[in-house]
Amino acid sequence: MYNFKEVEEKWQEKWDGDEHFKAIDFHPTKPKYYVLYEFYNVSGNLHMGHLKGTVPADALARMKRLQGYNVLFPIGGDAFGLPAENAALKTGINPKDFVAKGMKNVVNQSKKLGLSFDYDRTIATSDEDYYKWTQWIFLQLLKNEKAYKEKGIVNFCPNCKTVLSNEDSQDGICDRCHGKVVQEDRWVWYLKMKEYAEKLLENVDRIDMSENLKESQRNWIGKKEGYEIPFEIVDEEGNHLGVENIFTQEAYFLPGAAYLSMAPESRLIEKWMEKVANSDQVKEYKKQASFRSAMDRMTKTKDTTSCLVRGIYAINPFTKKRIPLIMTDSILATTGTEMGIPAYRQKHQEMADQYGILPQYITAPEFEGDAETSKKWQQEFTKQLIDSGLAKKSVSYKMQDWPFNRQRYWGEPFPVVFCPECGTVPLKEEDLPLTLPETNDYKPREDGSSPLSKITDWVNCKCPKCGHDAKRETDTMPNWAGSSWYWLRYCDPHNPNQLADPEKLKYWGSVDCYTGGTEHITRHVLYAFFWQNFLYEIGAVPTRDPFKRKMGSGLILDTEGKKMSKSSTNGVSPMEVIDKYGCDAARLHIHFLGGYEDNTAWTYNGINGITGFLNKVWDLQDIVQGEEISDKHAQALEELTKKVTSDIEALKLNTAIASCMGFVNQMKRDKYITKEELRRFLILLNPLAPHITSEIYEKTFGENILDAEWPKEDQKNQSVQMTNIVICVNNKKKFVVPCPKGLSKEQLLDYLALQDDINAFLSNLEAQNIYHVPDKMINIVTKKNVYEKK
RNA sequence: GCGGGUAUGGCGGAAUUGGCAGACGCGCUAGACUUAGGAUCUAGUGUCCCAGACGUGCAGGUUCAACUCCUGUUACCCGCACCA
Repeated sequence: MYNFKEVEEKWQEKWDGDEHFKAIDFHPTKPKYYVLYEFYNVSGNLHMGHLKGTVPADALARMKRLQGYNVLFPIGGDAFGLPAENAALKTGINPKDFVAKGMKNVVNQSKKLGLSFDYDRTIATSDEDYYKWTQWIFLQLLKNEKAYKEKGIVNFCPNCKTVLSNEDSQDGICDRCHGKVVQEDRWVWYLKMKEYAEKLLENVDRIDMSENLKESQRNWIGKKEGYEIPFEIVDEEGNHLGVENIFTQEAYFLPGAAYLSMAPESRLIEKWMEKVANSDQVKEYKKQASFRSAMDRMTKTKDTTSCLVRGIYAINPFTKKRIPLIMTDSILATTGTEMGIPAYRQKHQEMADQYGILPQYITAPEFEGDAETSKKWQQEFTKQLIDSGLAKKSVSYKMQDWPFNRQRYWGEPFPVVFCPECGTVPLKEEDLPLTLPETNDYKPREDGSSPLSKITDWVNCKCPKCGHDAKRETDTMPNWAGSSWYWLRYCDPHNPNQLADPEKLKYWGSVDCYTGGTEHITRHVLYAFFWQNFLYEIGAVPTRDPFKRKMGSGLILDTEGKKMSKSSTNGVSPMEVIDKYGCDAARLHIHFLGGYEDNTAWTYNGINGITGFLNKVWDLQDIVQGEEISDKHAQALEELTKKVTSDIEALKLNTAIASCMGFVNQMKRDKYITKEELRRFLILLNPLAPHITSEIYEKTFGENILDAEWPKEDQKNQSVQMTNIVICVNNKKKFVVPCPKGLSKEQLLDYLALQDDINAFLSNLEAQNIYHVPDKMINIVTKKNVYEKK
């Protein structure tokens, strides 16, 4: 009987610090392979999702090593940011200590999952010698004008001391504490991500990833092709105030534009507020609208509100008529200004009626014509508008620039000071890292400013440019910052002089397979594309693509079909499963439940099938007979090799496990397995169930399985290969006959003619047509006109 | 609303990409060994009017051949609706 506790402990101890798992920079002979699993969140224990997400990556890394690759398979922790800080606040432990402890914990748990990471390269985003380079990247962004600071209005809850989204502050009430929300002016650091929209779309096209994930990313970027039309803005007296560009996909409606509608957040109105006749009303409207969630504004269109802005107007560039401006919460801040065409849009008409705005009709007979004529006119008229300079082709993106600061303690400090003489001044690169000062008072402040602003020793500094008294930026970077480049650092994790040695970056190249959850597919992965593009353009990294392939791990659901997480009460811990059934069993069971990208409901049901299988594998030792591969098993072994190799490559562990089960069943039926058969089988199963296979291998062959070589398909070994040919008549199966492989249609028919019973059957048929699929089937069509159509 | 994905036995899920539908496992049924069985072994297990026919959400189509391709349709899941 297999004692998993003893065996697994033995091997995990052996693997701790094992050289086999270490990636070697510039290996002289082996080709490289880079498998990446996403950062651990360092705020708790590993959960079932990690068991599902990491094991296939581990299996891939283990197989690649056996195949003779120099594998880089690292792990690290996303240690900065809210999750760690909140957990620290809750437990009262300093975030730094909390993170140090947390990292140790998740690393230990990883080892209990049998994960073969190169632990020497483990990094955490809150390590000083790591975030030094996060800060360095920010300096490059600033230097290359990809970072800027701008004022914006946010919802702020004085009680919770946090900035709230509209979602969390419906009707001006904080979602968490039900206190009143206030509107605050804030400086926001933005990164010019929008500028990279096209490049990100190219990254999306190039990466090997499932279509629905690609669509998620494309939706997020939200590219729309249309036209931009500038409208002049004037005051009551007709003085020119500026120009408002509207975006539309139907430029030909321009003559019908009877008003412009804009989001309550409109910057235009904000800018010209002193010209607005009803500014009190407008300001109040803006405030009310800001408390409605975007979801609410989009879906509950019946509740749409609006406010006519008096005192400033737009000029329709085609009709030259003065038209009013309307704020409405049916338009979202990111949508931009739209033209209202009440003559042709029901919703617009309702809006116009409210304010007594007359519809403007388009006076072109073709426009009213049949669909084809109308469409032709639309195209021609749009062209005219472009030719006359009234409209121009334009592209709009939903994705906005990336707001890059948080009023929190636990994050990367910005390497920037504010000097009354020189303005915003970046620190010198040689002065990095700008370390996060230690404090016990890291709770968010009453007024929502960063806790760092209280540490006056740290805040007050000298301007690096002129030496004048200056102040540091007291906001910190978001937790997405550190995770936007970490795969690069793994290539050279301890380099004190560069974010990574360019030669090492070149050697390891793009990540061959990036695994992890799909919840980060829009944000994290797009940030990753953004930063790598930027770093590539400034020559800091040799490739534009961070990842060649991305596999999104499905979720583990609980019995009610909800996402299983550490917070859910019925969440089962992987450690609990390992304790009861063993690590190999836990690894196999969870992946036998479903494919890598599928959501799977956790259940213990069926785990006895897995432990039964492992016991059968163990018992193979009792039926070893003979040395070389036997003729009887040659083909099964050959097929298993092919199947397992391609399945692990594709991260389809469920079918790899199934075929291993099938193979073991056959060995049991035949009551023997030869030494060489067992050797190959153990190597094939090793990436999936590393402990038991290591033990049997050592016991039987006296060697470490990690030194073994992955079996290759070996045609020479087989004298004759047989295959089952299905014989159909009119597409109905009649016989299944074992035949040699590789026969042509004629050879096959000759071969069948040698078999009396089949020959007797076939010779009675009047074949009209014979279809042959090599090595698979033959279909004899006898009847005429069976499928004849009328 | 827009876009993407999925739909196969009692259950989880296979199907080499157009070629034996239901691999593998659970569960279930019967039997063996047992004081016992939540252990092990053996056999069976898509449905039905069972020498046959029908079966991959539903309705059509293409093909010698369709889970697979095309058209339409329904249900569910995911993304977008500034938590960036």
